[in-house]
Amino acid sequence: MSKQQKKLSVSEEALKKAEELCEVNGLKLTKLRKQVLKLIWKKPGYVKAYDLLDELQKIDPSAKPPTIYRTLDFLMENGLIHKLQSLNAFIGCLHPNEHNECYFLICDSCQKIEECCSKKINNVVLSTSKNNNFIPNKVTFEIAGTCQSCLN
Amino acid sequence: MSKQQKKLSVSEEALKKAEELCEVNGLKLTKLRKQVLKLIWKKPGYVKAYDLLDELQKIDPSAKPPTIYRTLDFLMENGLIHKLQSLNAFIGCLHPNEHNECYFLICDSCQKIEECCSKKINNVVLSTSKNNNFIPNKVTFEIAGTCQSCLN
DNA sequence: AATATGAATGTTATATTATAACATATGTGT
DNA sequence: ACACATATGTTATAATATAACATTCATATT
Repeated sequence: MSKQQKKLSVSEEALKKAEELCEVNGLKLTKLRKQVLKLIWKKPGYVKAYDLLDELQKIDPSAKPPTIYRTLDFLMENGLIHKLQSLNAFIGCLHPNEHNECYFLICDSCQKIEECCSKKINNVVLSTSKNNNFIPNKVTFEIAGTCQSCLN
Repeated sequence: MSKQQKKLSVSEEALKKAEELCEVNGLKLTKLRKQVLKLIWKKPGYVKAYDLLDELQKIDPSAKPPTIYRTLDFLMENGLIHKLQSLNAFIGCLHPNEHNECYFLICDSCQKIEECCSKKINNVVLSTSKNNNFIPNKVTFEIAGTCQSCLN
């Protein structure tokens, strides 16, 4: 790595991955979709759909709820973001493509989100499903509580 | 058990347990709360807040959204029902008091819900939390997919 | 019985989250 | 240029949930 090459921020990294992934999979990461994805990464932690809409309207005053929700649908379908079901909120995915499901730790106190995906959790999902003769499709696993830094 | 003694249905069983639990814990299972709990158990599977409101209004025409939501809050706080976060829906708890959290299998095809609480899942919640220096408070674990009978 | 108290419920209004339905534009291949 | 599919624009409304304040009700005490 040359001295000139800047280290990319997490958000820049994520956007780059998103572009690559769409390129490879023939998905259209249009201007709108890229803008929304940028806005999602701009906020630390999670973001609510209508807050996102407010932000988007600063760039594109014609944006309306379906603008946002359709874009969020696209981003979710392609694993670039996730919905936090217990918060009705959205968050960028750190590693799109690596696995289908992501699991989250949600701090009630500082609102920070930690991904906690693990083989162990996957295995429990699979074994639980198997024990119940159930074919899993979509998993919601969110632990709300208090994070380390908020304990003090 | 005498020959006279009828076997209670799942729903009757649940209501009885709820009454006992409230009795023991000094909670007021008022007429309204009991009515709503009955309505929740009346429907197979899960129920949506506004459907519940429609039903309640047949009994009590003055019922309004806060009537339902406050009652749902009471029932949730005391573990008599659970909210399915991925569906914005509610379901009676089969075993109030036995443990705090319940985990669910949700069939996308027939809308039936199966509780899938297990020690194994509890352990994963605990170990995941521990690994992340996180104090868990409330767990949402819902697997959507296809149940056995819908596979055919 | 009168009174005080807190909890529960009633009531009005509105906030928040999300989608249906149809119109228009845009990109791509023929 | 044309057809087609996909994406976006637009209007309206559905679905979910809560804030804020008024009233009622149970019960505990005087």
